[in-house]
Amino acid sequence: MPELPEVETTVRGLAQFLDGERITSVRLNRPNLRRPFPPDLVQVMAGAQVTGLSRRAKYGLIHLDRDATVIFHLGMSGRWRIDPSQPDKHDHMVVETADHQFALCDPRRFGSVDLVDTPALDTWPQFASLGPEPLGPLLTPQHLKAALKDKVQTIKLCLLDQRVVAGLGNIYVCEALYRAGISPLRKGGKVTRPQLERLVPHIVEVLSQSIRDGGSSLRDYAAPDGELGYFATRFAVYGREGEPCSNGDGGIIRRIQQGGRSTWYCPKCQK
DNA sequence: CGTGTGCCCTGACAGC
DNA sequence: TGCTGTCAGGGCACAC
Repeated sequence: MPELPEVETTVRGLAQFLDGERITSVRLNRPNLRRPFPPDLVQVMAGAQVTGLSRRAKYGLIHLDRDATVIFHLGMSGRWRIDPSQPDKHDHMVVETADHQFALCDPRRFGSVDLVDTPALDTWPQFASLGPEPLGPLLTPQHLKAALKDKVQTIKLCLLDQRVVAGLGNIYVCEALYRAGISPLRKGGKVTRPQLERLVPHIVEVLSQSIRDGGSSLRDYAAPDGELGYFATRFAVYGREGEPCSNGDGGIIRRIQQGGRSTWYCPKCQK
């Protein structure tokens, strides 16, 4: 379930074993994921030294010497498997260092791998249009007020739009709106100033908590077959159709469709 | 431009 | 033990 916290957790887990190491080999088991693999990917990666790892929105970045950065996206089902004891038929790219093996496994193949000149990262098209990082200083009520101005789309869909905020996905939009008491059906432009003042810290909090929970499973990475991954958070509304609202207000969690995807919310306390 | 729809792909699970 | 239908963390192309 790769949204921002999962990608952040993945990057931190990879960094433990990959940062500073030299890549000894790269194997591609298929020509493409969502997009074709870059033609020079193997040539650039093999023999390169990893100089650092980072994250932007839901993208993970592996910085190499020679001014190149490998950018991976996990799509819906992607994950990195570290030192797997068995190959998986959906391991599409396998990277090796002297001491470890890293397999990018993605059954649904909605993910991607790109190679970008490090100095040109900011102008990479997929990055150029992204909104602010939700855990950075630029996500403010003022920013949201301006970004949502005159929007007739619902706030749910506005927050999924990576140009408004970068890194939120279906789970955390549902959870943040619930915590902030904002109806997912409200038009973006109609979200009030006090609601936006509440929303920003709730976005920060729910993402931060999830990263913390993910971090607690980092010890698993060292285990054989350790899989980067998916922390066990209990969601307040996501996937809880029909259950009572945990605010104790007597509301029943409802599921609706918005933009072809499910939204869960409490009609009683989200206004 | 903004907005809405459908599709990319495999696997898990429920119901028969 | 199958089948069939539904749904799933995302993003993009395309139609208005």
